[in-house]
Amino acid sequence: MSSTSIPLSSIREPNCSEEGDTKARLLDAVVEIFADRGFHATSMRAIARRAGTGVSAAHYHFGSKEELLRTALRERAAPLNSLRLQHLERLEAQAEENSVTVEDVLGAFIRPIFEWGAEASQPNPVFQRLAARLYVDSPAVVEEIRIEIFESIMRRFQRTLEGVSPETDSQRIELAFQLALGVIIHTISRGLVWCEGGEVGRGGLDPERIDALVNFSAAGYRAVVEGSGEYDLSDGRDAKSGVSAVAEDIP
Amino acid sequence: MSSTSIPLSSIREPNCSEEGDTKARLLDAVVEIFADRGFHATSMRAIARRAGTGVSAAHYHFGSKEELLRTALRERAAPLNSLRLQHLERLEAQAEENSVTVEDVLGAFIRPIFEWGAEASQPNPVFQRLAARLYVDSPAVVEEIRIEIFESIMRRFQRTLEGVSPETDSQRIELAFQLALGVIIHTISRGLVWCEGGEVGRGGLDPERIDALVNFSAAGYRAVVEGSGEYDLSDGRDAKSGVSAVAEDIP
DNA sequence: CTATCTTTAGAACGATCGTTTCAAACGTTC
DNA sequence: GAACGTTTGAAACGATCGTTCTAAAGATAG
Repeated sequence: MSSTSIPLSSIREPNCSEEGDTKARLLDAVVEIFADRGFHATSMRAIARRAGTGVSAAHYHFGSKEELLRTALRERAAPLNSLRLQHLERLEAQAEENSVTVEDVLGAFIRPIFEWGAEASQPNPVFQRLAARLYVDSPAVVEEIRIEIFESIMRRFQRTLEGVSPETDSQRIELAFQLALGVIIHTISRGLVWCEGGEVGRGGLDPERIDALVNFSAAGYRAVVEGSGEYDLSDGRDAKSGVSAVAEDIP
Repeated sequence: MSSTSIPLSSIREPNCSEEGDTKARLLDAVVEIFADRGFHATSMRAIARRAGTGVSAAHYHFGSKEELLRTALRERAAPLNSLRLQHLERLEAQAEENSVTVEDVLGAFIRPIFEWGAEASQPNPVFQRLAARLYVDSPAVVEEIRIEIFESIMRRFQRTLEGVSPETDSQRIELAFQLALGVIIHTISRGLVWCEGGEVGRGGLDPERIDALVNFSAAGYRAVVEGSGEYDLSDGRDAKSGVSAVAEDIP
């Protein structure tokens, strides 16, 4: 019966709550340090030190630095995608198609970022800075992880946006969405929505600034997707040709 | 007359054109590699290899890796600030104050980025990626350099923007400007305006996409500065409360 | 208990980092 | 040519990187 019968509890299940203490602390540690400093500046020794263990434990459980980060981000970023899907599906369910606005869709993309991590054990803005790191950190492995984690949900939102503006070709929508993504990433990594005390990483969220972020993204998106000159021509000037004239005047 | 009289040409002037070959090649090399890989992933040996010299030459001329990067960026980024100032002053000269639009000012901030480096010896988008790196790379020295290079011109544009919207408090204008900056940085570092061939770093600029970038930034800026609900309410819904309803519905 | 497997700490390995040293090459001035 | 300061290449230094090795501690089963 040593190996023929089912070994019952001989193989320890890895999800056991009090067993994976070291593993969980390592995942916490790599997330925190990577969010702060990026991949290259995150050393295995610093991770182990923060987790209160040795470097060998990290390699024993995860095999390599890359795989440790990959595992941590796979696990930690999943809730954000779930939240975003929740928002989006609720949106599509409660309204017929052509009453969904760009603000709705981009809000469903943006607002979960700031709800994310509220149910977790982390202090606060670690998760948000983590998401931003995935976009601004350059090593190849980070790009791989970002694609694995965010590419699918991005395509999902892209499809919804195409439904909101069915007359616009998808390439233009993709550009506008990418530009909106830039606002979001910069907002997170510069801490523009945490304002109390002036410190970037601390203090509470400012709901007004989150609204400003959504409004900025949506208005910019509209300007690109629906064409320029549609939102404010009160000064009687065509915005686009106005700027171009300046640019082309430079010798 | 050895040291009392003026030593004429005994002290070699460092601006001599054919003398600073190694120095110039080192500056080129550090700019290229840093723009691609960031500070931590840019090694002195890689810089020296690309410059066709040894590491000791780099330390001889610049003292340290930090100072090499600082010198290179000081020299290479100055033309961008000049271009931006040119655009801005031309703008303020040719029009009385209240005919200058947000598109004009943001265009004067954005468009020089893509004219920048046209007169230099570099291939092409190195300079643009360089500017983006200064914002997304985390080491302390990079932030110092970014502040030294860009802080003054940012304040200059901030003041002009305050003149365009004199009724808006400066904190809101700063937020809107920062959000616009996020679009710009992301556009550069993702190569969203170089579209031919799909490759990020190569191919020509797409003027349409630069226009889209300016329009996006300006429309977003307006939405934050002038308040929401001013540019498109054709579907009869208040954008802000529309999204908030969704966000607050999530249990 | 013993036997076995899992997990951990500590030391060590090879590679690479920024930096330094040292001597040879170079250019300039007498 | 001799003397001198400037510049460069090659080698080496100490530190740190990711990773591996080894042996001990802990848990589990018979």
